[in-house]
Order: sequence, then structure tokens, then C-alpha cells
Amino acid sequence: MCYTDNDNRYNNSPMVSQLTQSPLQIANLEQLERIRHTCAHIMAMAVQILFPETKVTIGPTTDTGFYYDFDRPQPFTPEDLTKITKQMRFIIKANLPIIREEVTREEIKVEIEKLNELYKLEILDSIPEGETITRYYIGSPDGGRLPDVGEKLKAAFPEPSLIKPVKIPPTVSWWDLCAGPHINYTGEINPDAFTLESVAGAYWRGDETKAQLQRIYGTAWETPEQLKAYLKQQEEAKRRDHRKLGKELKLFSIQEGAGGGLVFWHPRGATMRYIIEDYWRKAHLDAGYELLYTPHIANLELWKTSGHLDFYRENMFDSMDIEQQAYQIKPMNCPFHVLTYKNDLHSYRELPLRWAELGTVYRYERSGVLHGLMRVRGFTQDDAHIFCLPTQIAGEILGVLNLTEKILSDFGFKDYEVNLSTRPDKSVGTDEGWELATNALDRALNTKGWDYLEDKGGGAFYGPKIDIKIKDAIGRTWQCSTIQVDFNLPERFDMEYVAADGSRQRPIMIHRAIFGSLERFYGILIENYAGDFPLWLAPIQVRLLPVSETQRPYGKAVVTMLKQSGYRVEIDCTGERLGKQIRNAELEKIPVVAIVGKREVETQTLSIRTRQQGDIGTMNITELKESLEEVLAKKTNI
RNA sequence: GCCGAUGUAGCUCAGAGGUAGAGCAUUCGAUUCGUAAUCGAACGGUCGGCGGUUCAAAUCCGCUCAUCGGCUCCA
Repeated sequence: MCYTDNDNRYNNSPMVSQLTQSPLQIANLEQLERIRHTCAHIMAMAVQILFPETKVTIGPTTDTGFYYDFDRPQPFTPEDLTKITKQMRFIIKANLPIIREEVTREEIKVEIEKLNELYKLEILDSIPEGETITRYYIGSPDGGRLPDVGEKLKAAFPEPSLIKPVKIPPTVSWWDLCAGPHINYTGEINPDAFTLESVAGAYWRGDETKAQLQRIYGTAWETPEQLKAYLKQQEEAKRRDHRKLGKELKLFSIQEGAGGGLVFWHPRGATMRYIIEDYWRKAHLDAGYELLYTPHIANLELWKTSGHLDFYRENMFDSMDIEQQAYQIKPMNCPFHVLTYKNDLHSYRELPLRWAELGTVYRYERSGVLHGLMRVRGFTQDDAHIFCLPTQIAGEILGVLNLTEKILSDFGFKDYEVNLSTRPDKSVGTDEGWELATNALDRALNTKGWDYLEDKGGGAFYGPKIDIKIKDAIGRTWQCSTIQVDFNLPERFDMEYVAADGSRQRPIMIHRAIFGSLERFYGILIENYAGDFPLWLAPIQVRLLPVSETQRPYGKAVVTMLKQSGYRVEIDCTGERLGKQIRNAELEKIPVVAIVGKREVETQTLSIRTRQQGDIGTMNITELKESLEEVLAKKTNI
């Protein structure tokens, strides 16, 4: 499991899908796809009108719009995007026809060569023999095509300005080699329902050894309302950004002085992590797991045996020298769990063994891919390995699915997308082994009653796997949990158990993680709740606000009492006025504040204000505790 | 790593060759206050780092570090 990129448990990348949910109901998805694809063409046309030296490459649609990759010596600036947008509106408003033409390989080749569009030539060469080749015109085919058009435009406009958008004479056209489909007229696009978003570097054909191109991203919708809704959703995502909230709520930091991708958990974040870990341990002990702690480094030989040095090297930090022996900081926990297993002789009667560890691993990630808590260089996996008999696989997998559901739903994630990935072309293990394991995963999912998508050939080379994605409060999906069968490590480490007949047999090894990485899961939690954590997770649950300093002694006594009952409570001793104290508590997103003034001291009560409901009235400590307990039991916000 | 952008006080940001600024936070003083900002003062900076150009650099140039948006979608 531990070697390849398609290994999701160990894939530390954000794995958030683009906003797959439309902000508004899409009336006609097929038409929208055409609109987006045509938008890409119109953008390319606009770019070549304004910047004729630019070469075109490809321009597909995305979940929210489109992009086009260009080859141009100078980078596009934000001002360029404004100009391009204006030029696109011209083209849209001109309502030019879009004409599909089937062409032969030979004739289109000549035309592309005439234009010196080398990338297009490469694309043409990659189209399989026998496939229909089409080109799409924007405007009349009689009009010629850029850069011929450039000449015509120069004739039409004696001093064609590259700053101002250029009006397209009806006789001018632009075309692109394209499979389509497209809309029929540019006017079908609402000029106020698209916008250009950003410029980014991208490699030709996604290959970093090839030319670096400039990609312009755009978003396009059926109506301006949809666009507005989409932009609002983007704003919402920005508002929830865990990096911003992490700083504002003093949860964690990543510091230049220490290095990128290394996380500092500050007291409030650390409190939450403690709660999460504590919950996780109890849940695992209840589910029949035992806990392990293993070292952070080990002799490099171990990583040779496990195969990581061969297959995972590019994600590993360099080894260090200790008394002439090479030691490696761990990028994975599994070899340690295997060594723990191998330290004893095991009988079939002991199986299954379920060993869990919050294991901190370090992986080299290229500086450009680091991203807040979502992609870091040091992180803690909620790792576990199950060693079992072949006959126990389905039962164990079902157990993992049940535990996963319990844990994820307690953290507020109740919608899942499940994938079952099967044997890839290159793999280890026997046919029977794969069939047995894959059937067991399938059976477990069916027993659980979960629908899933099968990703044929998408498994790791060492075994089939189940991945579970969760859906957050604004409809984004995140990959966290994964369950993987491993035929490789037991073989490499020559793991055994003693079977009923006294023979030595190979146990089945299952890797699984529910959060994936604590750092990443925490980042997702912050974004899911937008920093308004449910009471059971909130680092400060209750803050007492004395109306004046006179009430401090009473407030302190209440704090002591609540603390003794296990609540996370504090008192505001800033001496600020009540309004300011409330404002501060609101900004810190503290779920409950208890106001103590003269009245409360006299009646031995508290005036309660919650962040969700505002002022909810006066109660005594017992009543407060009761309502807190009720909310804590439900694991919701108050 | 690569392409582009951004780094100014603890935070959010202004300043664009000529004395380093604001609000919030912090500290001190006054105020003792009833459901989202009391008033005043003080403190706070090698303008990310290193080097260069210049009489003069936060500002221009080079390198470097970090952060942000991308680098999967394939005519």
C-alpha cells in the first residue's frame, strides 16, 4: 500500500473535488457544456485577436467553466484578462455562427501548418486513424482565419489597438481543430454569465518535462444569476478557509522560521486535537482495537525490506547517519506494525489482531504543493492494521465500515461517496488472493448497504481498496477514509501465523485510516463548521462575562464549579464593558457566554447567551449544566 | 520543482526614489458599565532576507526564502 500515488490513505493531498454541485438548478446541462466549450474557443479567438503572437493548444471544459492553454512569451496580466473579457463580449454580441466542418487529415494538416500552430499539429497526429476530424469556425468560413484575420483587421482598422477590443467584421472568422460539440451562435452565451478567473502555469499535456504554457481559467453559466450564485459560493469557501480561521481563532500556525508544511498546534487547536484523539481512542478500544506506539525513525534496512526505498523514495526525506548506520524518518507506519507482529509467534486463535496508532509521519512534498493543513510535510495518521485469516476479511471490513460511519457521523459528516478499486494491470499477489479479497470488500459493502462506484483497475498494486469521501456543509467532497488489503508487505516481511493443522500460513493484512491525517481532517472540520464548532469540540465552551469587576469573585467561583464538572470554561477579566466582551466572544466564536451582573449574583444565577440563538434567558448552574449535557450528547452546536 | 502574483508593526492594510503611516491588538491611566466596539496616552518596524544601482531605496535591479493561485480534466 505504501508505494504509489493512487494510494489514497497515504496520499496527503487535499483531494477536494471542485464544486460539483451547481449553485443553481441547471436547466440544460448539455447546453451548458456546449456554452463552456464555446467560451473556451471564443477566449482563444479573443486572445489571438489581441495578442496575435500567441499559439493555441487545448481548451476543455471544467466542472464550473473552462480553460484554454496558450503559448505566449510574455505572461498574461490581470489587465490582459479584462481586455480579453471585453473582446469576448464583442464576439458574443456579434452573434457569429459556429460552423462544424468535417475535414480530411491531409487538408487540415496543410491549413494548420500554414498557421504554424505546432501544438495543434501534435494534437492532429495524436488523433487515431479512422476517427472523424472536425473543425469549428466562429464566424463565416469565408472570412479566413487568424493570423490572416490580423491582416484583414489591420486593413479595417488602420491602427489596430491591442489595448482596445476589436470589432469583428462579419467577414472574419477563426477556427479551431476540435471534436465539439458547440452551440450554434455565439449569441447563445449570456455575456454577463461568464467571467475570467485567473492565469496559471500549466504544462503541455500535463507533463512537466514539456513546455510550460499559460492557462486562463474562466467560469461560465446559463444565466447571470447562476454566475452570481457561483461567485457567492466561492466567497463562502473563502470565508471558511481554514488557514484564515486558524489564524483568527488562534488554532494553529505554520511558520517561516520552522519551515513550510510543519504545523504548530496552539492551545485552542491542541485542545481540540486532544478531544479528537481522545474520542478516537475510545471509539477504537470499544471496537476491539488495541493501541500501539512506534518510533519515528528506524534503520534504513527496514525501508529496504518494506520496499519503500525503491517505490516511495521521492516522498521520503534523506536518511541520517547514526554511528555509521543510516536511519530513516518514517513516511509510513505500516512496517513498524509489521515488526510488532513479527516480534511474536502468532496462533490462528489470536486473529484478528487490530492494532491502531496515531502515528506521525514525515514526507517530502515539493514546496509548491504545500497547502495549509491540507497538504503538509509532517502529519499524524489515524492508522490501523488488521491481521486476519482469509475467511475473516469480509467481517473485518464490515467492522471498519461500521466504525468509519460512527466516527464520521459524530463529526457531522453523514453523506458519503464510496469507491471500490480493483486489480490494476501491474500487481503483486495471486489471482485467487485478489478474487477472494475483492469479493470480501464487495460483500462487506453490500452487507453495509452502501452504494458504491467500482473503479476497475484503480486499486493499488498490492491489493484492492475501498475509499470513502465525505461531503461538507457547502457540498464539497473530501477523501479521508480508506481501507486497503495488502498482499505485499506480509510477503516481503515473511509474516506468519500457526494454523490449526500446525502449518505456517500468511496472514491477511488490512490497512485502514478513518480521518486519514489528523491535520487534514482538522482543516476539513474547520471549513465544514466555518469555525463554529459543535459544543463537544469547541476549545472554549463557556465564557463568563462580568458586567463589572464587582462580579468577578462570583464569576470565578462559577468557573471553578463548571471546570470541576469537566467543562472548558473561562472568565473575561479584561475589564471591558459588557458590549465589548460580548463582541470579543462572538468574534472568537465561543458558543456560550454567561453574563454575571448584580442581579445574577443576588439570585445565584447566570444570564445565558449562545452564539446561535442570542439571549436565551436566566438559569442557575444546574440548569445550565443540564442544557449543556443535552447538546453534548447530540454532538451538535448549542 | 515549474509559471504567475504577493511579502510594510502581533493582525488587517495604506504609502511607489527624499523624515516609515492608519485602524485593531498590547501596555498604562481614567471610566465600574446589562447583550457585537468607553475615552485618553504610550509602546511597537533593519518595510521577508542577502547583494547591487543611486547623493539618497520600503520604492529600481539581481538572487534567495516564504505565502497565495495553478500545474488531474485533453482536438
